[in-house]
Amino acid sequence: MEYFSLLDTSLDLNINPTRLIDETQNKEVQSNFIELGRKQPVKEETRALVEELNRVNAENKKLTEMLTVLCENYTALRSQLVESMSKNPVAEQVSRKRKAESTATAAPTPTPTPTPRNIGNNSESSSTDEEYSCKKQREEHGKAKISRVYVKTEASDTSLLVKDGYQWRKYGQKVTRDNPCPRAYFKCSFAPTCPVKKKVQRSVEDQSVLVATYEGEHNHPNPSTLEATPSSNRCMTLNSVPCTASLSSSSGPTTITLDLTKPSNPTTNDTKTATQTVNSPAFQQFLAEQMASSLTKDPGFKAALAAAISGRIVQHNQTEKW
DNA sequence: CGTGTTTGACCAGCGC
DNA sequence: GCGCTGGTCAAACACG
Repeated sequence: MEYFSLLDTSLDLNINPTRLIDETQNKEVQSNFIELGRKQPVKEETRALVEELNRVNAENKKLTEMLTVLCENYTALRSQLVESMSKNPVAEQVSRKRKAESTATAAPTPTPTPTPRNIGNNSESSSTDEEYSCKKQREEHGKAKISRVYVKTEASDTSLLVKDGYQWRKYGQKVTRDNPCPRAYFKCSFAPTCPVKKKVQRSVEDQSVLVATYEGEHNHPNPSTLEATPSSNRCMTLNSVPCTASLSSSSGPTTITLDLTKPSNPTTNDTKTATQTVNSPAFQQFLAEQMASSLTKDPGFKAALAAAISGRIVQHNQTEKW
């Protein structure tokens, strides 16, 4: 299930204006919709339209509220992450000789510390990835972009699948020393020349958290974007539940933390900023794109459209006969 | 039959 | 040089 599927962006085409009034009446109208449609008083129709308008307004309001909460959580988590990084910039580099040496040789900490709010005490669990990132960073510094995504999933979900919109081919799996959970290795299979690789491993302390490490940059657009798929390529749509996200890319690999299970937090103070973000033209455009793509993929929308068109044709023919 | 996944084997880097 | 570890390969297998 996907986040936007919960929002029901499908158009209510209002094929039959009386459908909200009474289910019994609705059935009757459907069986004789042409005749009743002509006899129905204008007042009744207006009332139905007003009700419909109110319903859409309420839905719109609800959507706006959800988006506001989402942006609030994003802002809060980001500030939390920045604060955490400024307090403890090298907290993760303590446990291993190899890691210490790699730190000494070159790069600063390639990955920011994940926020405890999102993934619990996960610093140790990511140490294996940390090692790898340090080494890779040393080898491929300035060549390959490394980013990491923390995805909170259901604990019962045993798959190592992180839906990010790209097509991945699994080419290996390995049990690492520090983590009993196997690490899966993926290559981008959308483009044969795409150099991007992905590693996915469960957090050792919180196995409901998947740690996905991306290496390199795609040399092709996101296939889900090309296909106008609204769900899988946006962080806010992952796993179809409202989520919080924090993003940081300063002085190292990009780290994105997603909490797909945390309920929304209406007590955050930064409502103004969030509302401004929601009201921004870019966000409105993004929302419109999401809705448009959702509509085009919605079989219900297509069916309703077909019914509306055929109904019009029938009605038109009947009118001509009369 | 084509495509993707699984999994044991192999290789390279690193520490001792 | 040896052993450990992470990363990759490729044959076998599963699936539609």
